[in-house]
Amino acid sequence: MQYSVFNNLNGEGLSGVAFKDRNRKKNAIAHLSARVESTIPELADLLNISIPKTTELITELLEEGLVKDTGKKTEGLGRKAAIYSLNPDSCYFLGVEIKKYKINIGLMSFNANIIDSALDVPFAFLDTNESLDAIIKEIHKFLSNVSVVKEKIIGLGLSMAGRINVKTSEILSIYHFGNAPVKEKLEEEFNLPVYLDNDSRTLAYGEYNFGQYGLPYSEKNACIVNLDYGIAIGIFADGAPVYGASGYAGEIGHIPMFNNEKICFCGKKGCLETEASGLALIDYLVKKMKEGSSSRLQQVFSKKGFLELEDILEAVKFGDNLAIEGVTEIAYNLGKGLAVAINLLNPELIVLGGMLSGFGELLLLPVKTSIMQHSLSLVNNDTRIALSSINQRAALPGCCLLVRDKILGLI
Amino acid sequence: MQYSVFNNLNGEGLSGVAFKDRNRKKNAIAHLSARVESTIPELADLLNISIPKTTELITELLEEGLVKDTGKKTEGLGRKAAIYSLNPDSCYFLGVEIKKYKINIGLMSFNANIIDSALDVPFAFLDTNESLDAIIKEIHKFLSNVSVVKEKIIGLGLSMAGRINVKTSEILSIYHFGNAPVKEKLEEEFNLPVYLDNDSRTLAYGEYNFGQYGLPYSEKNACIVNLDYGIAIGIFADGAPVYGASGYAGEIGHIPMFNNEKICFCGKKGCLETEASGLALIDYLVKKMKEGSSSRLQQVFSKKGFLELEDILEAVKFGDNLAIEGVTEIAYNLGKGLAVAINLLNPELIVLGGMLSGFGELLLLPVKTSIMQHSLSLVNNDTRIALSSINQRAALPGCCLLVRDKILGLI
DNA sequence: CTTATTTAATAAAAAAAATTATTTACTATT
DNA sequence: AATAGTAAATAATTTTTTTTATTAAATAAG
Repeated sequence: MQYSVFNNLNGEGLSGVAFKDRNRKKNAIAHLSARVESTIPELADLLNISIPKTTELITELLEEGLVKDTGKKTEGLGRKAAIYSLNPDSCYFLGVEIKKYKINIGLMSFNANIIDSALDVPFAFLDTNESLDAIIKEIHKFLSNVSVVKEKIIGLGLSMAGRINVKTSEILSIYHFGNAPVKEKLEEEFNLPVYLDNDSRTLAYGEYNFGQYGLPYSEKNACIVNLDYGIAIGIFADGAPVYGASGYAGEIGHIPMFNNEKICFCGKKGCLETEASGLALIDYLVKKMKEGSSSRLQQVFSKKGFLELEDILEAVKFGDNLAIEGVTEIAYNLGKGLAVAINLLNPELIVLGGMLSGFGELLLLPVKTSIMQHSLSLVNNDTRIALSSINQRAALPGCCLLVRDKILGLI
Repeated sequence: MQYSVFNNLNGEGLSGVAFKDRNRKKNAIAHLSARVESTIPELADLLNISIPKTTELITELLEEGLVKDTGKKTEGLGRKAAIYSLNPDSCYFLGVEIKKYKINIGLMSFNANIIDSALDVPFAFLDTNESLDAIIKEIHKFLSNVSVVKEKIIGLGLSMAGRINVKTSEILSIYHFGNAPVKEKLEEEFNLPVYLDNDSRTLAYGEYNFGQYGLPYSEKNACIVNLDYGIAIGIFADGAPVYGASGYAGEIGHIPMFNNEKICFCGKKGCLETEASGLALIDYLVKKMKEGSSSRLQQVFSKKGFLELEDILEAVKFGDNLAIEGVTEIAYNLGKGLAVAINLLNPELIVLGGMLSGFGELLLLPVKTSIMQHSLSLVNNDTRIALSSINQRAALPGCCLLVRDKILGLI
């Protein structure tokens, strides 16, 4: 890292004024990243320092190249203030989203724009060292095609399914690389600080920060649902992501909710995931078809021998009755699960994200109904239930932004 | 309020240096209240200001009377630093805990000690204005017996069961005073800022801050269970209490968990509370006795016509088999509910508090077993499950401390 | 029992930051 | 077009704060 603000993140050795200046610069950057752009009088106000001092700090950030003069204010009386923004080209953050059969790689500029990406790169996520090497190879390939100066990339984020201990950076789920210390290996390979996080949290962070036409939601207490083959949520309390002791918070998929005999992937039975997830939806449809229900999915199923969520999304588009019935069923159960989150967390906002949010209103309406049935109106009245419009595409920007915000010390 | 730090809590009108000084004093007090006592070099370090400036601030706080010189450091080489603490006698916080048949009133000193209290004052909590007047009368009575200068009392907290909107200070549960604006009435009556909060949160705040032999727990992510006739939890994320949108967070009692037909107080069925609470315990025992199970509780029941939790606590002390069976049953269900909290929040600590924690190990062990059965070992290994040693006695100090910390701006 | 060492507290000097005043830039009004 | 009014940026001044130096208070070691 070439920038003074990012050097020496905890300020070791710096004393007194130098330490304070570094912090004030970090705060200025934090404000700029949250409000996109700002003037010196505004920043002076926000940082509680005088205008000459703010001018000095901004001038230094300008000289370092982290901040950019982007014009003048237009409204209001009097002399127009100069507007400063983060310089998009000053540094970049790399994010890698690892999925079962593909990886997505993205590069985010300092002002939180994805400027380059490689999506749906075919890849086999296996528990082998070769699999990790394949990821490394793909990242190198991506980097060789990237136009920005490599030294400006100052962090790497990895998003993957399963439980990831954010304290120790251990990957503990069924997906891990034969106990290889992934973080260390990648840090050595790319000479960058590496941050691991859970796929649902990266999705949630992306949705929370870019879900409103690219802008953040204003609600400070929110749950973002990642509805995919499994189900998990990302929790925000007072605007900050909730990690819990080790980063396992949000595993709503494995709360004991149903009195069924279905054994979940986690080994327990009765998990929410067994009745309210993509897998549950597939199980439901297959069972119904075997019982004789007719559906356009029968063709697909007999051809492939299995169903994928994409098939069901497609079937619903064509108005397939059984598929619609299945989604309604799953949605109802999901609502029951979300009622739990509402009772426990009293959120202002729940966003339905992940692949299954592609079902749109078909998913949303029974979820809302079910929530009303399963939680107090007094409490659920507080909660706005919304559909994600960026679905699973939130994860990659979320992953990159998490890296940026961890480096900036915002979270 | 006579102290400059508390005057003008948001610093309106204060500009520049005065505003900063006020904030730095508040921070110094926050540090002192968290660490109990500190030296000037320590404070300078914590506040990131120079020693002469720290000396200046402390001198002013000393002159104002908020801080006290309490001796010298003993260990270490060199000249011994003077130790400063909050001056217990500088200001006080009044807390009132309203229960069904009694109220508890307490007065807390600046350094978080209850210095005076009136416990178990008989009182009928009805939905009438007379009921509110009775509370006011009792507070006046308490105050007239209190030895401290009345002007030094700078805040009043009210703790009561049910849902309390902390944003609007509305009391929305079945217990409210005929829509009387309780907060405004009390503020006028006592000329003090009044803070309302839910009984489970005050209990949790007390337990969290005084539960370890009077000291705070070190775990930053915790759930404190209030196990009484109903059940709720207080959630701490990153050391701070979680309120949610309106302060309704923690209502674990009403999560839909069971497939039973028991109608809960809230109107829904299948709530955790119908199978894991004091009421559920009583229902269970009464049902069993009606079915013919023998128990020493039969006497009490036929005499009074109903059971109270105190009776069951007593019966368990005498080794009553049915009571023990009932507690085990309830504990098992509670564990299932807590598994939900563990999955969602990944806490480092769960404390079983409230009246039923008086069952001790009899409660704790089946709860632990049940948690193991209903959550992933990977996640529940993170979680220490402990019994409260102060039970429901945590609520009054918690209520007072909440007032103090809200006034100090710590939460 | 000195003396060296360590740390705290205070004093003096230097630097940093906030105020205040001035200049610049722009708008609205006459 | 000139002028009054508003707000930003800069310059000058003053105040605040830090830094450095000095003194004070304590312990450990010779």
